Amino acid sequence: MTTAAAGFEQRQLRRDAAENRELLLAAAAKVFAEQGLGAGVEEIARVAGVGVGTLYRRFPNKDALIAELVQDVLERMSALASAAIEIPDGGGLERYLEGSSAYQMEHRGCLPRLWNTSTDNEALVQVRHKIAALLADAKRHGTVRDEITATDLTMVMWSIRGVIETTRDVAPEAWRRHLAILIAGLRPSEDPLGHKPLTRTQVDDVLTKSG
Amino acid sequence: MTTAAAGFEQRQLRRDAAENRELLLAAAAKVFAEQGLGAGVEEIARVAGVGVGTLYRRFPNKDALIAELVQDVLERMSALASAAIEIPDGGGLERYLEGSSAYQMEHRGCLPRLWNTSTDNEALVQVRHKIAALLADAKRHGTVRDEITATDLTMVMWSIRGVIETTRDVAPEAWRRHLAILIAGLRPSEDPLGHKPLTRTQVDDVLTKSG
DNA sequence: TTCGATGCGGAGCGAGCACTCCGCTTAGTT
DNA sequence: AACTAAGCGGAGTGCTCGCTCCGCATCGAA
Repeated sequence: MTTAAAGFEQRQLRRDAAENRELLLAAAAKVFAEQGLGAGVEEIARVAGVGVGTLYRRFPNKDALIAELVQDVLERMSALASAAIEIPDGGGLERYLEGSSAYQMEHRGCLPRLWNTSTDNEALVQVRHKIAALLADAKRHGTVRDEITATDLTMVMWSIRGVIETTRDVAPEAWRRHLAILIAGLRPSEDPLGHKPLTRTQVDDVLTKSG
Repeated sequence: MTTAAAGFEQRQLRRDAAENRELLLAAAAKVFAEQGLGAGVEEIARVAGVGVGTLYRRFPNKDALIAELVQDVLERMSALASAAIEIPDGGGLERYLEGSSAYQMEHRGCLPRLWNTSTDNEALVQVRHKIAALLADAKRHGTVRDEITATDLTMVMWSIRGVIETTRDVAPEAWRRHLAILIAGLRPSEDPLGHKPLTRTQVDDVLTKSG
């Protein structure tokens, strides 16, 4: 773990303590996926079968526990992007967007705030490179117009998040149609978008401010 | 007032009390617009220049105060839609989407939950009729593809909300580019969306469950 | 002017949250 | 087996927030 929480547990843990730590991480992933990041620490400890005291002996606070889970999500996204790159004819980007949306659907509200990592995070840089490659590939095949930038894709994910979080309980598949509309909007077209894209810096500001 | 809070204040109020009631509504609109619906009741009372006790003598609870503001928002949207209908060549729908997005940008997080009204609200029905007319007009002029439904437009608004709430502090104009992408996605195209639209009932369920 | 109904402020209550503290338990070394 | 550093549970703390209560102030009809 090279995340913010690193260094908090430098020394060797006793076997039972190390086991509880893993139980807590697994419980947190499960509870957050089901209830969102608003879930209480008490619930996480209960699911892990330990007391809250144990949770706070292993993690300095709730945010650190969340931060530790970021790495998993980023690696999942990275794998998703890698798989998408294999797809021929510029269809990889769509596959990636669909895959990450589906993941977000299953993991209630986690993705959003979980991106809230230091910008120099290694896995995050990897994901960004892969997405840039997917975008370039899509442009090369003419499935996405030239003026679309990587920051536009970030905005697309924010937008899908809005739909997913709103409709998840009532219409769990609704986001698919919305994604189809978005993808159609990315396609080559004679009339330009007419507004400047976000800069990379602006995206980073959003991510570091609140995810 | 035909909202949920109606009937709470049936008898005639003393002059000072009626005045404070208006002050509270104005203060709530201001504070919610600036800080979102999470703003505390104490803050609203402070801005209105009264105590929290006064707030709770005029409104049964915070939600009722919010509900009372819905009417204003709906009427604003209704006016927006009416003005948009005047626009020629099927451009009215785009104008409406832009206008309601701009309104949402200025009124932090209010629109979303404020829609959470009883489905038979008169003003809401009006707005829906007008949006249906705008959509039909756009289709007639070929600026929007036939398979788009009114529920798709609701989903578009949810999606824009996601972008607005995420980017408002860092890039207040970002939503415009996203809207441009969405509008491009609504345009006629040879390949269909490939997923069913939401039903009206599903939209209502979402609105009544949490907005 | 009088006077009761109405309205007022803001301290205080309870619920829910993240987080801490401490007396008891246990791992694992000697 | 004995011993101690490490770990443990969960009651308790402090904070925020929506909401209530009550002694005092004010309106406005008579």
